[in-house]
Amino acid sequence: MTTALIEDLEWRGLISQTTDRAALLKDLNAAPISFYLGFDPTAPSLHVGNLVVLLVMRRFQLAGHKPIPLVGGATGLVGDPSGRNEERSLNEEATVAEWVARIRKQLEKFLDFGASKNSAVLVNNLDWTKKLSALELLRDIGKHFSVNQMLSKDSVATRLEGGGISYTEFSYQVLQGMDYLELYRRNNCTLQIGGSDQWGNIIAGLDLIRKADGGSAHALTIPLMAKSDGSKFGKTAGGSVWLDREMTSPYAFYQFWINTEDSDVEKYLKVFSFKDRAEIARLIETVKVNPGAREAHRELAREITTLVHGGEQCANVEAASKALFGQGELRELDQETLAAALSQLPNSKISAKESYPTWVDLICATGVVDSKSAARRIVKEGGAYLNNEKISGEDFAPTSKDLVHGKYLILRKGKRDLASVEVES
RNA sequence: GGCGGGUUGCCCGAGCGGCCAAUGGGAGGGGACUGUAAAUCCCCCGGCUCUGCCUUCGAAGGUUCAAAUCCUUCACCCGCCA
Repeated sequence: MTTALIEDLEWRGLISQTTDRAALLKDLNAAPISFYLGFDPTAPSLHVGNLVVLLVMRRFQLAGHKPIPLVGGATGLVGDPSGRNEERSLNEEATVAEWVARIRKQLEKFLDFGASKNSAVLVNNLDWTKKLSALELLRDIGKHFSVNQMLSKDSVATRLEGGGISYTEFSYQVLQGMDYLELYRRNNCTLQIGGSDQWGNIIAGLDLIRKADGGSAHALTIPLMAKSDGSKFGKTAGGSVWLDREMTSPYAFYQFWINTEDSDVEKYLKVFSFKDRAEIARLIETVKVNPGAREAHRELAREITTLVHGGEQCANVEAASKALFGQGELRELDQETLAAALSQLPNSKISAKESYPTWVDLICATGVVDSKSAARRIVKEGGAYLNNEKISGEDFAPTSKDLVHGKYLILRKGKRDLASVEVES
């Protein structure tokens, strides 16, 4: 069954490198193993980029293996030089601790912590790093690390070329190596997975396990997600797409997926969806046959939004998207449907008066546009809409006649950026 | 420790006393075409109480009628030498 897991991962394009594939397969097939994946708290929330590896972890658990998600309470204080050409600025301890707590909560949504045999176990590397003395680190761990080898690691070598690297970040691989050793010892963890940029750090752990304990373990890395046009995955104009609903609303989250480019849909379905091969093949076929229907996009958006925000929330944003992007008249939507849809959008409230603020002021208040200059520009360029009708003139202000169902104003910027204003009487 | 080079708007990168809110590219935004897709073409892209005013060119001072551009000090980075 595990051979099937690895083959499935390969089919989905989720394997970048592994240590000896035959040995890995042998161990995976012999018995369920414990494996770990680390997340460093560099922000208050995980984002869609983290979802790639997180879902691989889930796939392993579904195949019967025991996941050990690790939050980097310690490594997060130090900073991983991988993939960076500049030194990170250090975050406050209290901040990192808070992020650890928040990320921990998020992880619980994706893994089964109550399974009978292979329940996930959450660990924090601060637990075994905090009490470690500098001397212990240098004598017990440091002795096993060759600076020559450490210098040859990509993450370090790149930084020696430009940017420079502090002793702090240089030591990162030692900490991560220690994590693997620690989990190998206490949880019999014999596999670490991670993004392909983590290869060097993972190998540091393997080496340490071999030198310190004479043991052997495995490594598996996952390709970094890239879009077909080469741009970075998971970013929108507003920044990263977060899993936290306060940071990226479920509506915006759903919209992110539904707007996937056709050329990326196949890849995303394979990476993010748990549908089987036949179903994915069918959906890909629909993209070819009837791209305008966007069935694959909808399925993709629905599955992932459901996973991250739950079925109920997903149904809400799906309905909202349908209502707002349908070809029908907004005024023809019944009030309940409209109110539900608008509640998913960025919004602001104003109180009823004889005169209303201008479109420019209203859209700024919703936060959809950064500045009044930008808002005016949009009006001038013909991208400003009220209730789906184009407005003109920077001074345009709605009147009470424009209220839909007597209390709503629907603002639109460009083709698909919507916001609502509720007028309270 | 010495010598030299660097720090420019979201990013890269020109500018090197006035014509500079600052060339160019990328990212981003709007429009046309579409399918809430891509490609393509056109336009925009510091802010505001917008024919003007305000804040930006690592930080703080100074010279000048006038500085991103000159001087001084400080911080950080990069090279070479010790």
